[in-house]
Amino acid sequence: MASETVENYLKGIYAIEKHLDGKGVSTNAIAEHLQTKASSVSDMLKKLKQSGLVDYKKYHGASLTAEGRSKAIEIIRRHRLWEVFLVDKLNFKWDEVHDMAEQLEHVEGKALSDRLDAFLDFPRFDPHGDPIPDAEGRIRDDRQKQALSTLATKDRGVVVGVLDSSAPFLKYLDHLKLKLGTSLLVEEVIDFDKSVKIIVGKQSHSVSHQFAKNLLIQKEA
Amino acid sequence: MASETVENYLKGIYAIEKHLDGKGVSTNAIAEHLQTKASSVSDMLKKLKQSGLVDYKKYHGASLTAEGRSKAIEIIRRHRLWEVFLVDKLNFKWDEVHDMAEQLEHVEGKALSDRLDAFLDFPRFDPHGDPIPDAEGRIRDDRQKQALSTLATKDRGVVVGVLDSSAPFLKYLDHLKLKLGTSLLVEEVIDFDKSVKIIVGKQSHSVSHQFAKNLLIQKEA
DNA sequence: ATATATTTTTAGACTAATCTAATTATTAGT
DNA sequence: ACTAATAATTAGATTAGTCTAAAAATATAT
Repeated sequence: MASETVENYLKGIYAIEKHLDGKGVSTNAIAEHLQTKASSVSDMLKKLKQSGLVDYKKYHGASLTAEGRSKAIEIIRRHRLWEVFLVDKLNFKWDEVHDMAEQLEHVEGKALSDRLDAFLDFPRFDPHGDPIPDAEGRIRDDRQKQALSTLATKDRGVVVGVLDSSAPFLKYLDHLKLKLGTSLLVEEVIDFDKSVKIIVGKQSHSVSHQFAKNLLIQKEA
Repeated sequence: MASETVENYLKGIYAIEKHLDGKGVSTNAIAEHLQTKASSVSDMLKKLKQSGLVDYKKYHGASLTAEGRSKAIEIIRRHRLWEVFLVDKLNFKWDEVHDMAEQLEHVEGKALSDRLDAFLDFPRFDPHGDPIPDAEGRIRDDRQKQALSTLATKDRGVVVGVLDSSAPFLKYLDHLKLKLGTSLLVEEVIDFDKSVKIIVGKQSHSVSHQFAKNLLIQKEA
């Protein structure tokens, strides 16, 4: 009976943990991620510890327990499956699905996500290129992905994901005719501001370093 | 921004209103329907009136305003569409979908229900035979349905709906090989206890009056 | 190592929705 | 019309989650 709020905390802590290695997630980081106040987070961490979902020592941050992590992964699984459904079956665009998936992910029922998974033919990635955990919570993602900003002049690669899935960024990608699977060539990396000239199809575009940091590429040999 | 709770109140009041004609729905009736206490209902009715969703005079019951009714119908639309999805696409059985639909119905987004509707090919009835309101909230159900309990000996008809969609009742129907569209013949109505002998396919069954009151039939000429 | 800055926690209040118990209105029976 | 029964409302408490402001702990800088 995890409440929606609890689920959002678990998901948030999981997301922050991924970027850190090992150590506890700070109260402030959680507060910022969830757009709430540190005091609320402190309160909630006490409860989550009580429920055995996080390890938590006052003033020393929190980390998910095995149970907490498993719940977080199930929510991420649901979120990404629903996104696939919304895009592939209901024909929404990839910049339109986040808010709906954010609600759908809280609908309970293990059978529901498993059957949805089967109905969608066990997709491995969601519309933004993020890997979808399988029914046992395993996340298998063996792609060698790296930010466009880490490529060098003349490197060639394929778009495999984004680090920013906000609507503005995704719409800009659409504008540049960039989607998952699109090939591109790095024509030039400008030393001055680290902006990148890329060639997509027959078009050449100059994109900012900020942009390049958020686009994930699988480099071609 | 109607909360889930508010949506459930509107749906509940709508359901009760249908059985009554015209007059206000009583506090107690709502409390019973929503499995809550009359005092909670009193509180909530004040708020719903405040929001313009119900007309309400203390001690004299409540009724939906046009806006409240429209919201209620949208929720019923979502509920029934999701039920179709769960049964037709995810292969759940008709006795398994209620709780999931109960959660899914609260997911917001007019585009969501409309696209789901299209994806399902604009179904007119849900898996229990209840009509699905269209995108404009119109409920078109021109079937001449009546409870099995109102049929007479030798009457013939087709199952078109249920008044009780609880899992036990639906499972019993499965057991009797009765589903939407199944033809049956009333072999005999027992005067003593109003139980009904029906013939389904080659099988003859005796069902209680209680049962017969909950099965909706379209009589054949 | 100590003062300062930062982070985190606590204390106390607020909101939405609920409950129980007590009170007040309405309805029904004679 | 008056009393008894029923139904509905209010009063006051409770819970989950949040907030602000104040206090306490930890981290940083010289």
